[in-house]
Amino acid sequence: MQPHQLKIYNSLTREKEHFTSLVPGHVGLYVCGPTVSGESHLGHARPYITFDVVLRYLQHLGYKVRYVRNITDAGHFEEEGREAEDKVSQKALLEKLEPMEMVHKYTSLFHKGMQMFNNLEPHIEPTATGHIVEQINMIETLIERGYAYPVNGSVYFDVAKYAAAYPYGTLSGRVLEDQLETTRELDGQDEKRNKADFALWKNAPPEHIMRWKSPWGEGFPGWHIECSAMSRKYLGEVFDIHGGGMDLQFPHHESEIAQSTIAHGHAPVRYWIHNNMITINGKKMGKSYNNVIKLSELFTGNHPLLQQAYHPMVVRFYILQTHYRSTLDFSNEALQASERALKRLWEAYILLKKLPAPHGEANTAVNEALNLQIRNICLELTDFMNDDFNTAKVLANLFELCPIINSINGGQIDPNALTPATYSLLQESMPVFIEDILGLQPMQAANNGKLEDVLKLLIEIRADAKKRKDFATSDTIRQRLEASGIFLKDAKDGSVSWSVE
RNA sequence: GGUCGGAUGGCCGAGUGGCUAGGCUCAGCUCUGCAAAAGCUGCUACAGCGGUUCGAAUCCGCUUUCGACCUCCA
Repeated sequence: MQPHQLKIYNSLTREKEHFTSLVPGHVGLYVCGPTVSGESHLGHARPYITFDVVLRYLQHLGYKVRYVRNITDAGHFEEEGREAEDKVSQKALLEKLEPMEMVHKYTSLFHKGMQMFNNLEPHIEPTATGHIVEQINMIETLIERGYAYPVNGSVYFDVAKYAAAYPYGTLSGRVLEDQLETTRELDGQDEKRNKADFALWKNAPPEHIMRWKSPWGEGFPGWHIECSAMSRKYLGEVFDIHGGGMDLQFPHHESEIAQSTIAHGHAPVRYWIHNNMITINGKKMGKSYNNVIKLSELFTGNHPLLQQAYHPMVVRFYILQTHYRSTLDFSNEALQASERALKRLWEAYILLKKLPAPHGEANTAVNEALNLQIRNICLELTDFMNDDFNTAKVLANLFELCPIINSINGGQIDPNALTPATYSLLQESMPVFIEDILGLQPMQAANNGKLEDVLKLLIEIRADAKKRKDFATSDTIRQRLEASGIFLKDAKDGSVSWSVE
């Protein structure tokens, strides 16, 4: 555990606060996971990449983190796009829609997506269906304490009573009176004492497939209780960080606070972190807007809005180039710019690893200003991460290192202009920030040795041709390889490097 | 309607009361058989109108405008 100056913007206080963990050296991190009734889309990529970097940075600081991210696999949901046909025939629904099958399918797809983004796995990934007992227990406690009431086999949380005794709406800036005036027609509205009350348990109608026995009859848990029950179980009554999308602030997170406060006697979370939305044409990407681009579509380019396929690392980079609390607008131009930028960063990074070390003897080649500049750029990386995970600034600084690295490689800067200390700092900083903290990976898979052998042969043949000034042959080799996505680059010293698209 | 948050150069996007990120694009140059890559140079913006200040894109007010949440939503 190294001393640090990490500041986190806490949605609860709306201020950047210096981060300290409840238990020294340990951090409890809970992030709202996906509802697996449909395929994950680009919008989902944002929180999981954001909090992956949070996790990575906390670990980098030396914390032992327990990262819990749930899978919402219970509740009243139907498979995307199925609703229409299911309505036609209830029988079709029973035959086609086995809940576990659907949940399994989309959970697997989600995991695959997370893996492609190089997100670290959560330490615990609890499912709602696996914690029915815990949820029922918690609801019973809430009833015992007089803050929840059963009606017709459902149970609701009494928000008005809660608000009378505890601060309600702090997280989302909500005023209870406003909530009470809601005119919207909601399911079960007539059962509630107040419109602001929310369901803890819902009675299952006969046709509802997902159902569990409870003290109130057969039903299923409401949509806020799982996070409270599961975070309590794995992180304790009070834990350090709870994360999720901004759209969850209300009512989901506000309800979590209310439930847990009654059940445990105190607020559950010390730091709330919320990421902003990904927009498309200025509008939030979401099911209700019908403007989602699924991850599989993004990776294959198979979507009317996509001009091409985008590599998962390009998407990751694109997301990290913006601060997590800003909206991020999708466009092909932006993704394509990210693709080129990432490629440039990565090529410089590869070069860095091969960069000759300065010999370190006292010499006149040392460039003091350059050394100072590199030191500053590298040391600032930590400052930027400490400033509420400002990955945008981290990337900006990493890009400032690129021309320096390329210039040393290209001979414009003498390798001995760097002191050994600066050289080491550079060699240590870039991998730590690029790979360990930002979690970026090479876009091309590791080449197997056979391709390398073949290319070596072609490059030799081409070198011979060039020596004979047989440019027709040398250009043909280069062009044919290019057509296959292999690019040859002639360096000044006659060496040839290559890259695969 | 209520609450909250934005409006930055050709595009995407950081950001602090004064020293004006970064990426992409574009133009020129260097290198080069050519190409690609790379390097160098150039392109100086902060919605509008007031105000505070020696000084504001950054603070305050108003206007215009976009969005998020208030309903499942990352």
